[in-house]
Amino acid sequence: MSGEQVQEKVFNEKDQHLDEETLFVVSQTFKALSDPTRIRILNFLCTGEHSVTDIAETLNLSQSSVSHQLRFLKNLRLVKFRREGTTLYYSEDDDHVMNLLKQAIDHAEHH
Amino acid sequence: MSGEQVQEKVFNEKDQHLDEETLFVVSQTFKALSDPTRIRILNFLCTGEHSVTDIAETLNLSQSSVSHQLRFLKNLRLVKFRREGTTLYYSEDDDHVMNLLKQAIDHAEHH
DNA sequence: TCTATATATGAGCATATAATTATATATTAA
DNA sequence: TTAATATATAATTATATGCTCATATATAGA
Repeated sequence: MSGEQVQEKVFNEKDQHLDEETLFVVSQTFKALSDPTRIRILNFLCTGEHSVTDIAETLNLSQSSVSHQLRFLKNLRLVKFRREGTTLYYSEDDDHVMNLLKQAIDHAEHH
Repeated sequence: MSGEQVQEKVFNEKDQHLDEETLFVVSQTFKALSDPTRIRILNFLCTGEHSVTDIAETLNLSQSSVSHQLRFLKNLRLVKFRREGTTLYYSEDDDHVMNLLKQAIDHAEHH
């Protein structure tokens, strides 16, 4: 009986059970999008690549705070950067996640 | 000069600037989806309505923990419930957010 | 009314998170 | 090599978060 239930769950796995890795990836992804500062940074990067200083000044944030959040986003491969001299230009690096963000913003703005 | 910049931002608002309320709503929405327990609960509710006890047993969580998280989700109107005797049956109440969750799960599962 | 069952809630605790401050690193130019 | 600029990082602090334990509330039945 209990054996059957377990078996049944295995068969239903596709559309119901979440394995640990999926759970981790999904929660991390949404965690990245759950902080107002990171949302503002990602939303700003929608307009193209920007340096750390540019991001900090435009969004009225400290350089350190922006750098910390960019590291967070870079670890999740949501942003990437290229160097030009001492300046690092950051830009989006995950279309899927940016799409989720845009959907949520759109939905929030149109109630 | 500084006046022009401000003005320019007002005109670009549609596709770039996020007002505080939008920022708050978006971050709250993603915060709801950023916790593994809440993800599991919402994902389970994809299969239909379930009582608190059912959710707790199926997902191997304490009754209290489930109840707390359901209150969180109910405050954001992501779930609703109906009563039948002493039993409360919870179910999804926000198609848009459930859709965001499904997209993220789908994407994570298919790498 | 008393009891049992189902759920909600409050308090406390441990951990996570985000900002700040100070400092370190890296690149370029003089 | 020194100075200037841009960025990264470490340590600290304050707050947020999620769980557990204990208890409260609500409904139904005896």
